Amino acid sequence: MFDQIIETLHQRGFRMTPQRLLVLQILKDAGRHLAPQEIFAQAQRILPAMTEATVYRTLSFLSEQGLILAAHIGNGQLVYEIAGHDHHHLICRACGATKQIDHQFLESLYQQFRSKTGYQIDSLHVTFFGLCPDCQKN
Amino acid sequence: MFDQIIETLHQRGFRMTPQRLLVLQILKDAGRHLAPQEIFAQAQRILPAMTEATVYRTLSFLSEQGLILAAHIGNGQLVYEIAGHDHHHLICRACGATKQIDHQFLESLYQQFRSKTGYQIDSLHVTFFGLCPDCQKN
DNA sequence: CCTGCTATTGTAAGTAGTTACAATAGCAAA
DNA sequence: TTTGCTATTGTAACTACTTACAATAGCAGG
Ligand SMILES: [Mn+2]
Ligand SMILES: [Mn+2]
Ligand SMILES: [Zn+2]
Ligand SMILES: [Zn+2]
Repeated sequence: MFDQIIETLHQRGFRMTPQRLLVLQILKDAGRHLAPQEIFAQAQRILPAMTEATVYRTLSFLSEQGLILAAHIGNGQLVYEIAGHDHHHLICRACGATKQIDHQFLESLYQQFRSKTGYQIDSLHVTFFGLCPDCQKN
Repeated sequence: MFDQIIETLHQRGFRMTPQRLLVLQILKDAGRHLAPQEIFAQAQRILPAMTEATVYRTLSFLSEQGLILAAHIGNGQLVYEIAGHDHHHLICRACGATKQIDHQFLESLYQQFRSKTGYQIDSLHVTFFGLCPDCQKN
């Protein structure tokens, strides 16, 4: 199932563990943004010995490795989801409604950054805030 | 000094307090991103009774009112700065070097969001991550 | 100036997230 | 299979941030 991911980790000098596999599985099954506490709750049912510290460390690690994506969605907490489908989010400050934006929309912007500053930007999960059409009326 | 800001708060039904004024003053004098703990340390020297809770609440409040800007700069914590000069940040994942980008660069993107989704985006302090020119070589 | 309403604060307890360290367990190589 | 190295985990203590509630203090109106 995650053979390719395991291979990648080994090449980079890291190890696959039941804890990491479980977090990946939970995020894959969920197919949506999950908060660390939700992930911890689900994980504990399957690996009762797994601790919160490990969940947080695992999420940071998988995120650094580009295997999962983190997002700040306004309430102050981070949420995570499995990587693979490159997109960004528009969130309404007033009602919280969210919209996905394909990464394609940002590519020419990133290219501008590149030619203007030399920076090669690779943020694949940016959150933008504003007002949705409904909330603009009120 | 902050007469215009006080006026704005009153119009919106809020009050100016010594604590809010002090946080604004600290951020204005600093002229750079400050973490809540740095602000708290400075504030306490001038208003010893002021607590951490008030610092956090004040930062959230001023940020909601658009008087200061918050930014996630990668270490996981938020930092704040006085509002006024609309910009975004490019940060190198490898060495932490940062570059400012004028908001102008994002305006046509926000206009695209508008016509594509109806969302009126107003994020004025977005952080993008990637590799700086030096780190791309290594 | 006073007065009264209520937004804001300090307090104190709670939740979320991080870290140092010693024990454990992947996995590469023999 | 066995072994040894060291990446990773659990533990427990710590730091960062949030919240409910009662006391305080801006400020609008008289
Ligand atoms: Mn997403
Ligand atoms: Mn900034
Ligand atoms: Zn809305
Ligand atoms: Zn760099």
